[in-house]
Amino acid sequence: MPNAARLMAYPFEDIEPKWQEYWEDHQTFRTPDEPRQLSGEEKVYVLDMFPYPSGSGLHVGHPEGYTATDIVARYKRMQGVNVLHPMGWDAFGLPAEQYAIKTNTHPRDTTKENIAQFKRQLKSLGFSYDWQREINTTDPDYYKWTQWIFLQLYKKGLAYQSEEPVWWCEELGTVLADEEVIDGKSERGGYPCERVPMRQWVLKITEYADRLLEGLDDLDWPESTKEMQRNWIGRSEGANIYFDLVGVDDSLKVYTTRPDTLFGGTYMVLAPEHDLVDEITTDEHREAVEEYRQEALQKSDVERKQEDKTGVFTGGYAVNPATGEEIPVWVADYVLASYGTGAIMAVPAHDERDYAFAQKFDLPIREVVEGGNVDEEAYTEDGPHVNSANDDVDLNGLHNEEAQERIVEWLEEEGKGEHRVNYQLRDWLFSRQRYWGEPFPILFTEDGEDKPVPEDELPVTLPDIETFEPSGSPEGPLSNIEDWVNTTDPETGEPATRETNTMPQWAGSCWYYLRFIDPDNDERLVDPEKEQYWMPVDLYVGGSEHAVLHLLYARFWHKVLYDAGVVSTKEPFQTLVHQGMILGEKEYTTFVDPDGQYVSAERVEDGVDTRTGTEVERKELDEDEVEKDGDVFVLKEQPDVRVEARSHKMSKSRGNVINPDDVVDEYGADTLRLYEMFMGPLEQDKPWSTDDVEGVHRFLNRVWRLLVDDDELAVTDEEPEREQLRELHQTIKKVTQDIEHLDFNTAIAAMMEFLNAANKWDAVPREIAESLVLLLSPFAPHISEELWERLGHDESLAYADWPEYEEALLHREVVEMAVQVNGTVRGTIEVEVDADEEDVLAAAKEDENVARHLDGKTIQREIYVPGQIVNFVAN
RNA sequence: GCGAGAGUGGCGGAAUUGGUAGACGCGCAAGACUUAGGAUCUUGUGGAGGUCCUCCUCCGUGGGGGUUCGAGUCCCCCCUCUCGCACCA
Repeated sequence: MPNAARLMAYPFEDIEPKWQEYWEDHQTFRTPDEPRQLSGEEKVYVLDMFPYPSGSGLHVGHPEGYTATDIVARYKRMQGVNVLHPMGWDAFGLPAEQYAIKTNTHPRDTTKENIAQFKRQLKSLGFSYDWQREINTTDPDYYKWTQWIFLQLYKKGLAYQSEEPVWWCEELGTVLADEEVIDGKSERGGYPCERVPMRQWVLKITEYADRLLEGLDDLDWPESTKEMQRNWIGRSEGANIYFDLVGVDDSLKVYTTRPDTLFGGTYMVLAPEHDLVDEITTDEHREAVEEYRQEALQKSDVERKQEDKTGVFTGGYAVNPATGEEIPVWVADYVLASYGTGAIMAVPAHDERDYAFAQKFDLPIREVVEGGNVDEEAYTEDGPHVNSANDDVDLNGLHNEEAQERIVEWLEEEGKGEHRVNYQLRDWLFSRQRYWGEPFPILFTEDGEDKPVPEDELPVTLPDIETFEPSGSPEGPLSNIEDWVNTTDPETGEPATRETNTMPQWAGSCWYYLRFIDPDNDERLVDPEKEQYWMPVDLYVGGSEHAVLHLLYARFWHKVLYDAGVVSTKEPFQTLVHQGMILGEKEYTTFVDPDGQYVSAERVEDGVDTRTGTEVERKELDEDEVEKDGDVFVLKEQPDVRVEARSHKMSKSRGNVINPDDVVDEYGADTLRLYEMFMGPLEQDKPWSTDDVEGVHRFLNRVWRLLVDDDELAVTDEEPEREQLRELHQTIKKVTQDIEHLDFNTAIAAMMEFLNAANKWDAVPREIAESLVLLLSPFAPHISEELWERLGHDESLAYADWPEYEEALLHREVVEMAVQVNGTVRGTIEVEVDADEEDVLAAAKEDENVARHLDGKTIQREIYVPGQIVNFVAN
């Protein structure tokens, strides 16, 4: 139903399609790509994280980042900079395949539909993408190069096969990567997963660990994201130490970051999965050890992480190389098989975990670093060493760092150990047992040897299939398609079979930013000249959920491509910004117990009244049913009942999802864009507010009415007044600086202030109207183009010159200054901008209220900050 | 527990090198125009107080101290929230 607001609104529903069509017809945002034509000219590459085109369409979170980059792209174009601003689709992925299984629809078809939907929605928002560069990771012309990159990794020995336990998820019919499994359940769907051994493709990202770590230093990225990557890589320095085993002809290798505490090592612990457990275990203990191992293997990670430590003695002993003592060897699941060597030397005096274990099993605790009280707790800080000497080496008195150096030196001399750098980063499990992914360009000959498909045979395309039933085994769906699996080796003509795993979804997004530079090149991944011109990406905007995986994998591939001479920069993304999450509207929630009584919010946890243990029901309240009492909200009617007041993540189940299409229908794309930028700082999470959307919409209406009266242009050709120019140039300065800093909310506020001032003028001079329209255009391009046209221009404003401010016009002749007495403002005075200090101070003293406060006091000090403040210190 | 970030009106949020806290918007209130108004326009709006109410006073940026002529901003201690990581030897 059209309400009154819509009837009064400017005709956005005509204007927006009109200009979207114009931009398309005129190819307004086509980026020239002849490098010779470009070289020497300034460029900027502004990139959004491309979306996965899901069936539910665009979410209001998408346009947030996309509008931010669009503003920058449009602003830079107007400054004469060459702008690359592309968009594409990360279209391989699990949802399309799950949907295929459910409905027997080919993922290609659903993907195509979803892309069409996303594209329509993005176009309706007026983003200035060069759609000629659109790419799609599922397009064989695209994944040909994904396969090509895999071959480079393969040829450099960075891709290998490994038989290792992986997460097999029965429900999804696939294995998952560690990072896709949370607490033994699939991240997507929450289905149970189990560890089974399987042949996998693995990428040696660990070989690049140090470079991935060092590369972070020079990037203009959020510190939190860099820190997360550093933690993920998890570099630590320490030593490998070898312990001889008693009665077994082998030695036990452990990794430790505290080799200096070696003299305090009073026992050893092996992970239950450790290879030497069988050998070390004595017959007497074998049964107990076996039992413990079985239990440990069946425990979930969560159970294994429980505080209470468990373990069992093997009966075996190892020799501490420093003390010569024989120390017992235990098996315990607090030692992880996947980190270090899967075995540790336990130093209970100086490690909290070992301390807890030693306490529980009554193992000796020997202090070797002074500073704490090891009768009470482990001491993990620095301190002088004690009890740490043998005939060859003496650490006593040394502090941690020196002691570490000394002992490692000694161990190396003795051949009992060596300095060692370790990482938490694991190699990247790169294969998936799915249909909807890039096939590997790998063949297996009849004797089982793997060999690459020759580059000129790429791409290896996905076969067409008719049913999407899971194969029911960890082998993927492709293994059932015999025509495809059975092929011939193009080099020898011998029979061969194809690799039936496919690549994970991360593959296509690891390098898409390069393909945008040269999307149609069928000779190479990217033309080197073009690559050199456009790279690196100058501004990359996307969600912080990709802080580690996508951004680390892409950096890894980029470095491999750098080594291969394909790219010219060491890092792909120079500046990175994460847009915040858009939350649902603020909700006021109260809780009601089964008797119908309100339960105050602080007493409720997980839907249960913590006092009585009974379940409570949620009840949504209207804003006017609550009021603020101190720091909290309470029921108006019953002020002792606290109310929960917060915004929640948008979700279907909560029913608080805002659909961008609805907002565009009701208020127009310019309003949606402007509102999302006005909500607050880009990086911050922000709650949606429909009232605020209307406020922004009103602003656009006021802009329209300022310049258009009854469908006629309403500007004057008279020269602007000095004060009008000052207002304008102040706004130009603020908007320009704010765009540079991505402070879009304050840029919009500045334009609103300007409008409030201009609304008081009798008429708006054309010159000023034009500048205002240009300033607004990156934010609200449709209304701006329309006004620009009505101002008499017959070309798009997309390449019009961005307004520049004149410093001289910014200054007022008279400024207002605050006058303080003892630090409290007591009056304001108007002074000439170039007035002398003496005159200002005199005027300040004359102010009636200031004089009153100075009366009877002696001025001790006069502080004068030109243009800002006067402060009299008096007593 | 560790790491990072953040606490400012009824709400979203502004505040250069420390220099008039609360820009801008929402909401709210009063008025104007109107058959009507949930449209539009104007004005007001942090709280408390004042016999000079187009004026003045006091209090106010999570809490407590400190530095300074002056602190939302700098320093120390504490509290709360959000997000990561979480037996990594």
